[in-house]
Amino acid sequence: MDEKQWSALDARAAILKALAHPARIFIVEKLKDGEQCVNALTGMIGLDTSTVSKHLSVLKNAGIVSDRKAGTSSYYFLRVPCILDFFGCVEQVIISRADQQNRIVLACKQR
Amino acid sequence: MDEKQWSALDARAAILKALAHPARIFIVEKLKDGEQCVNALTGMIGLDTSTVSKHLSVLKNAGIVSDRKAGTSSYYFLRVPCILDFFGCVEQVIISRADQQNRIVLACKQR
DNA sequence: TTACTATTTGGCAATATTGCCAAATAGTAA
DNA sequence: TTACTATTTGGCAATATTGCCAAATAGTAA
Repeated sequence: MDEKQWSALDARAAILKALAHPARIFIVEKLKDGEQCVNALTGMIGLDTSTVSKHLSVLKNAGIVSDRKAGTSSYYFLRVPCILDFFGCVEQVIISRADQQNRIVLACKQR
Repeated sequence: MDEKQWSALDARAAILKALAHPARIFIVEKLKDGEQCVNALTGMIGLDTSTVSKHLSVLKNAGIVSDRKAGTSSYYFLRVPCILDFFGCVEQVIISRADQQNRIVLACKQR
């Protein structure tokens, strides 16, 4: 695989990496219903404000969210809402894995 | 946020994390066209066989792929093909980010 | 058994991520 | 100016990820 192919894959991986954290998934799902400021998100998540701010900057650098300053607050909003479509498929993975587990358990019991 | 909500988010994050690596994205896209054995994938990717094997086990533990043994080979295949839908949206993020960059450059030039 | 191929696992060093505290920055209002 | 609120940034320790080499495992065939 050549350099060019790797950097295209790196660019995609960077975006998925930005999403691959529980707090950031929470934020993205919360922004589905509209913009939120850092303080409001911090209250919901229960991590330090600075930690939430850093998570938001990870999402921003990835291009998933943008922010709008108003007074002393920053309001973050989803830039590319199709990101929300991911979670349905993620649930499918979880369900399909649970099904497999159940089949294994059943096979054991039937012996 | 309570424990239960966190573990639901952790479960989702684990699946996105499994996808968030260039070599694993390559593998998932390659498996779109059908199962592949470790050796064939190693040849395409250019990493050590043991590294590719570990990447495959990450995808397998996440529930994204499964494997089928035949002789001394293991053939891996996609378990939940909706994962492939992610990449279209990931491209949208990349395009939307590029558009934003262009607008910034244009705004500078017009001064 | 031996020789061969394919894959997986153990271990480890290099690197990246996370979350906190403390401090810095910036806007508002008196 | 000072006091206040909201957010971001720097730094650091704890933890997780990655990729290699070497060794282990397992199937096939003589």
